[in-house]
Amino acid sequence: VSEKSTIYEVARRSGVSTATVSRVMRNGSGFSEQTRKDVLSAATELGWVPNNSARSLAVRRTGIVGLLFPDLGVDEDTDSESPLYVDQVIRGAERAATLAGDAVLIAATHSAAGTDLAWSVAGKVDGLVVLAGSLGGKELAEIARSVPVVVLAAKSTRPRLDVVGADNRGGMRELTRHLVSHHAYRDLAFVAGPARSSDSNERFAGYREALEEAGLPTPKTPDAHGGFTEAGGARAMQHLLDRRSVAPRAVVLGNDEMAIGALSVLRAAGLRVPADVAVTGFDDITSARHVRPALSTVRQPMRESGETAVHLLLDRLRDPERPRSTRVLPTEVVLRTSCGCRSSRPHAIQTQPGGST
Amino acid sequence: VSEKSTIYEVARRSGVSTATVSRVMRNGSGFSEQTRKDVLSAATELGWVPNNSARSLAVRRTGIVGLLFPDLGVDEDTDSESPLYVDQVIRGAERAATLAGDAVLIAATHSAAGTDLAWSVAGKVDGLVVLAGSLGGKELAEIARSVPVVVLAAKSTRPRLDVVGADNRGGMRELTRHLVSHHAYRDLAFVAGPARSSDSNERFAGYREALEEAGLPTPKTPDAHGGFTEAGGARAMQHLLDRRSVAPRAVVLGNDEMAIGALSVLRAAGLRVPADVAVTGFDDITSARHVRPALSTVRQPMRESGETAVHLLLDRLRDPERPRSTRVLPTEVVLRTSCGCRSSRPHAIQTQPGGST
DNA sequence: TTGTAGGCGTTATCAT
DNA sequence: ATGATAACGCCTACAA
Repeated sequence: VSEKSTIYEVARRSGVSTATVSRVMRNGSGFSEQTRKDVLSAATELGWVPNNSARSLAVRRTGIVGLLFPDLGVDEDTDSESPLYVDQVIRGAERAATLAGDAVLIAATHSAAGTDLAWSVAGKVDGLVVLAGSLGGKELAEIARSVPVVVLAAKSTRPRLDVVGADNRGGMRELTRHLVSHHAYRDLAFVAGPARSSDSNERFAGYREALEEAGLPTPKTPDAHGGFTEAGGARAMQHLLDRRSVAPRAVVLGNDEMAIGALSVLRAAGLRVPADVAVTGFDDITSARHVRPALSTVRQPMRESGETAVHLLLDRLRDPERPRSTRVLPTEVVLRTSCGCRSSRPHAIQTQPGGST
Repeated sequence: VSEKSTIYEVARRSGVSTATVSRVMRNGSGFSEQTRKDVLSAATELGWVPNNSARSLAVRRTGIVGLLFPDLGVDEDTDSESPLYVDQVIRGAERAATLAGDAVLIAATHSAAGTDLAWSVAGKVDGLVVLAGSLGGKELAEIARSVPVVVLAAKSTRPRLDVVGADNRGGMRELTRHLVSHHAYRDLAFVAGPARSSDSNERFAGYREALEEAGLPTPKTPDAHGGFTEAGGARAMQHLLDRRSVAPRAVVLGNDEMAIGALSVLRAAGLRVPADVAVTGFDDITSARHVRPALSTVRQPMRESGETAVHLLLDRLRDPERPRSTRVLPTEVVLRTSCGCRSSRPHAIQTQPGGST
């Protein structure tokens, strides 16, 4: 564990100036092939790693983008992990950043201390991708004042920010349409996620649109809330069952994890899916294919969301004057068996996002 | 989008020196309450975020730990995501780092350009957690020369490094023991992951130990390889079926994802699980509970692995002279129905890791 | 092609 | 309790 070496040592060792070393390292031009070799070998001999802090300070750019996401925490009931959704977004972000030569810094805003964390991270990066739910509205606005921010999966936020989201409303509308027109279900129920989640609200809106279209009564509020977790979905389903003498013909859950929770409650209650009650989810997480019956759901381009967010951020970094943009990614209905369809061969309906820019 | 402000502006605005501003920001002492308020308000008014690059340069420490993991890439066949294993490790690392006031930088070594990436990341962080498989042996050694590294999930690497792993061998030994002694299966087959994966090799070793113990013939090599992916598992299973006139009574897969792939091949082949052939996995990913029949497997503390790795790294950073340590986390057999057990109530056998330090 | 030297924003030492 | 002022390691005009 020798002392960390610096550009000075490398310069001395290779018999050139630090300027030349720097040039060589940055793949620039303006040096002979011989010099290049000398520098490189001196560098490896010393095990020299350019100090990014110093470099960042000089070029005013860290080469790091931050990703802030909410930590839904370990669900105590099932010790299940928090939504896989986030993991995919992370992977997408990582991919896009790495391809662009940047790195990504991740931080989960565990409930409380979110704000401090956010500021701390803000100082370490060139810009931030913030997942909906990781920060309150005002803190978001605050932080966006001092560092470029693109918001992910949050509808109608501060209009001054770049935002990317998926067509939650359209996807849920299509899915519900399928339920009411293809299967002719008339007695449906909707289980929402967190009350303040814009994703959840958008999905509910799409659900209502489809019902209205079909001339069915449109509820003002969701029939239950399940917080987007498996345990929460189970609770909500149980609640529905307890409250009504007869179970709804179809229950539309705000995401897959809740739907999976609902499935087990229904099984425990002796109800068959989809024969007695149809069930649907949203997201198309891995388990959606594995669970029985396989879940009909709406696929959301989680990975692409992460990628797109990072792209937007890098664009903004490149050109701060660029007009704010909003990107809505299409979603896709995936029909499996839990909705009542026979074929296990998934049938897909692409969603056409409304507006964008 | 005003110009980024610096500590100088804050100092001027609050009528103190930069030294005092710095003191206040670091929660140090040595300033009056009034000064403190002045500084803080000046800072918020300006929307000042301390520049971490400058700070890092001064204190010689970035407050960032890097996490390098292999990108198994999007599997073309199924477009399935790479092992969820990594995601959990990431979450664990994030958690531990954040709790310690650090942040974590992630980077996936997409096949080729792994080395460059590694060096680039090395310059941005105080230390590195490297998942097995993300770097070749020599590059690892190389990089460990210039920055503290703790290796995750790789057995018997350079003895000079801190390493954390799970008791793969013990877990698989227990599981196999259950198969041969409780269920009395005698005709087993083993499907390995990547040939050079030490995790995979350890698991195979545990499998062999149990067979030997039971006086059964012990194969020199795995019966098939499936690369740890669902599609690979399916291929391997198919291979097994094609090669033998009669299917093995039990097939032990190196991880859950391959086991899930095997399950569908068996179903397609008209074989019942576990009645005709028993199947087991390893890891206990989320889908293991959801798939039918529910998968008997070995739970690996993925999240804790990530946490432990970060702890080890931070310890090392704190005290570079500290002796190298190796931590082996216990694994746990989870019995569900795919092995032939009746109860869907999981029965657990804790593993007692061999040595540690 | 190569070298010189000032500057990037903070911290920390030493005075006061 | 507070203020000058050297580092910290690298980049980049500007010169040569």
